[in-house]
Amino acid sequence: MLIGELAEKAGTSTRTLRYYEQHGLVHAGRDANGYRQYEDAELRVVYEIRSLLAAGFGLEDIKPFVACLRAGNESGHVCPDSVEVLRRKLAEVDGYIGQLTDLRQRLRAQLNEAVEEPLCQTMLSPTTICQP
Amino acid sequence: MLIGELAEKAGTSTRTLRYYEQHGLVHAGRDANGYRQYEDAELRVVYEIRSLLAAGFGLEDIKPFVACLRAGNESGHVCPDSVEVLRRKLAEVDGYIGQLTDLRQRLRAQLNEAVEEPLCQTMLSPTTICQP
DNA sequence: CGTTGCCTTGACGCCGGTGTCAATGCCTAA
DNA sequence: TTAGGCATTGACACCGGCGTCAAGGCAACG
Repeated sequence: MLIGELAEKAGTSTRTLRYYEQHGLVHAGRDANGYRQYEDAELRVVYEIRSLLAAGFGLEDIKPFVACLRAGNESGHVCPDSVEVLRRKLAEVDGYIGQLTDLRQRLRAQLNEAVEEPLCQTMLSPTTICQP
Repeated sequence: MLIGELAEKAGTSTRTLRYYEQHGLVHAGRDANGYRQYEDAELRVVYEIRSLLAAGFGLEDIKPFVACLRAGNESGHVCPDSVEVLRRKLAEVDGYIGQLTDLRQRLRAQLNEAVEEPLCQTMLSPTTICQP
């Protein structure tokens, strides 16, 4: 399978596939003319990468998942290294959620503050609740 | 007040202050020698910018807040334009929280999946719960 | 032989806020 | 006068995943 074909099957670009290879994620042999030649199994690998990228993982984090697939597992997240990454990411995501939740609180507080006081006078909001 | 002094008072760098000015956020007059001369009030403006940046706003979003301060309000978020930005950001943050929460669910699901099946065999996790 | 279409490598652009370096100018104290 | 400290503008670097263009090689068909 040539790069263009794999790109189309995987729903991505040749640029992207070369980029993944450059970072050691996707493997390719070479034809006599220098063209990349891909095993069918690489399609699965590319799917895994795309899926994890979409979930917010970085290429570096994805490596263990790919290695896990190559080791013959039917899914990439069943190996210890992958699990470790999943744990880290989970913690990270929890952290983000916490921060965003705090931020949300502050935003709502500021909105309340802004809506209660000056908008009662300027009547700029149709949903003003306070009584002058 | 010269730029170095303001930078120190605001806890940031001269580079940063020039950048803010370049984007119309901070105002400065000029001395005869071309040095920037800052009003005392700009310190408050810089505080506002830093605070909002830290909260995840972009410089563009921050402009209404600064304008609100310059209009004489004691806080930058009481003006309609600021409120609008706050609303947008709140919705945006809610979206992020939702996405992250979904992602969190998927991560936990994958962790469970990985912990239940293969780690029962390899005994790599001290917290294995399943019975072979 | 020319065109078309695939492939190759290499390199710049983007986004956003800032660090950092360069080359140069002004001011002040010794 | 000179050194040193502050100022000026301009420009590159970073991060990460990829778009996109350039300049060229190879294959197949007319």
